[in-house]
Amino acid sequence: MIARCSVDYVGRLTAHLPPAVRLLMVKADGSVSVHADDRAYKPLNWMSPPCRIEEAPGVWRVVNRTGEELRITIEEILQDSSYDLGVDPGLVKDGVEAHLQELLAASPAVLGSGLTLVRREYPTAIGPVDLLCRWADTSADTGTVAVETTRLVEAVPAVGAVPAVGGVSAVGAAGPGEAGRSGRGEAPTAARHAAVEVKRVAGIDAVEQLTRYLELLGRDPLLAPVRGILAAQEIKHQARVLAQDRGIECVVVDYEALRGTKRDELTLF
Amino acid sequence: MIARCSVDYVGRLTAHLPPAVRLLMVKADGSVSVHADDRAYKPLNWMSPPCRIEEAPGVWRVVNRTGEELRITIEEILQDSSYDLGVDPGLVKDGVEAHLQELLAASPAVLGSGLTLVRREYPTAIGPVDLLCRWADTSADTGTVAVETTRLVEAVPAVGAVPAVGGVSAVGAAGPGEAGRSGRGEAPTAARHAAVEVKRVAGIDAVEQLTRYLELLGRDPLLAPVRGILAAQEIKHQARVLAQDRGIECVVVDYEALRGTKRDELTLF
DNA sequence: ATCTATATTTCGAGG
DNA sequence: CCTCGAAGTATAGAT
Repeated sequence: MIARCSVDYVGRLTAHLPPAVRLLMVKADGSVSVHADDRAYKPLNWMSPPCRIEEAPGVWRVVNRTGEELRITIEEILQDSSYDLGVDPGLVKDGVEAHLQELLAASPAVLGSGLTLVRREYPTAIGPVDLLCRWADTSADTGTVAVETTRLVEAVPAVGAVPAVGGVSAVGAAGPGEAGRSGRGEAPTAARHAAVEVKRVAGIDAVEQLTRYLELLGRDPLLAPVRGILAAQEIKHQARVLAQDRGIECVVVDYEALRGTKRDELTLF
Repeated sequence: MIARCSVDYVGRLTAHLPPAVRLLMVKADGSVSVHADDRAYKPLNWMSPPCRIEEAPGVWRVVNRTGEELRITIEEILQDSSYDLGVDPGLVKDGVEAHLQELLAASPAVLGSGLTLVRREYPTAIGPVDLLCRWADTSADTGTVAVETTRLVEAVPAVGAVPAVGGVSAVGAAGPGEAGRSGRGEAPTAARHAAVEVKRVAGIDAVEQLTRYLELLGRDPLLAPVRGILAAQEIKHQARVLAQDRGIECVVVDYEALRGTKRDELTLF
């Protein structure tokens, strides 16, 4: 329906739309959205299902269970039509995080030489880790395909904008920094693991997420030492800084190239 | 337009919609969205502006500057109408985080007795802190209005679902736990501050965010000791647990009541 | 029902 | 232009 209307929303916040001509869309599930003549994605205002429409002459009250209300006052109807679309077969996607995780699970050595998959979605008390890998003590690092790796070679923090944030073991007693370091110099441990967080775009939140997992896994004697690896198609600068500061490795993955590389060249020595 | 169509999107990912009847919305800015008969908010597929439509018989190609493409193959047109809505006067909002921050800045004592505002959006190397406050050493805690406060009275961690995550000073050497404690017992320090994170709904991410600020501010001798206060209209349980474990205070704020309370009763002694 | 993580997030502000 | 954080985020999946 095209109509001149004003809209009031009272719920999680209060919002008001002064009178103007807008498109009103009422769907089969009772949901309502109000659209202006720009922006493809976001409605000006809306009520998500499940909700109920109480239709009075000139006023629509759309309410949901939690007491939120969308009130549409219709001043003038300019167009009105309806059609039953039926159910939609739905969208088929390719290239999201799940797919990236799948590809990396098939070629874990891309993330670091000697890495082998233990399992995807490794369960922990605070949620599943995207990938848990085991690693051999390969001192020499071979080159990688379609991947640019950043490793914490020096122990120097070098936290540009954030001086000394993690300098005093701010990450945690048995945290990833410690775990990462313990792999070198001391007597080799039987278990060596790596927790991998996969993201399309990695922000600071991804580093925090991985840090929480590492705090937990690093204390498990059956797993320790546990390296942290952040693998993403894009890693934000702030995320990279924080990750390096915490001894977490960053790997930028080229999705297209990885998809081309079904087999892992690194294992074909 | 209501039409039987199939849709292909190639861009940040690849997606396909098999043939079905859907609503196609073309807006004045050239943006296009494809809707099914459910969900008020999200289109099945779309192309955001700025973009261009190349219309051929039976096929719409919608492309943008970055090379993303939405291809709509129209098999049958069932309804077609258009209307020029003109520009929309726009939405007026009330009750978002900025508003809450404003109100709390005006009445900081609501967050804890003796608190006074130093400044809003206090700048740090890792971003601005919502509110920075100074606090007097008021041992007696007066009741607050429209607020339910949870304080770390006992030093016991008691981290329900996440055993011992923060138990071994996982928060950081000079972190908030330490800072919070140093205000009691020892010789009083000249500077006493509180970093306040304001959220409408506070999740674990809010606690992490505040923790990062506290790691930084707690090491500043001009500010320390720095308490951490999480102020929100709603605090998720997990966030509350993590906050308490890290010595961060939680304050639930009633927006409506706070808006009514322009003046802060606590300062009227 | 609640919570967590993702999103072609979108959107806006600030550097 | 990019980066970062908020959103009535919405939405899907898991506990």
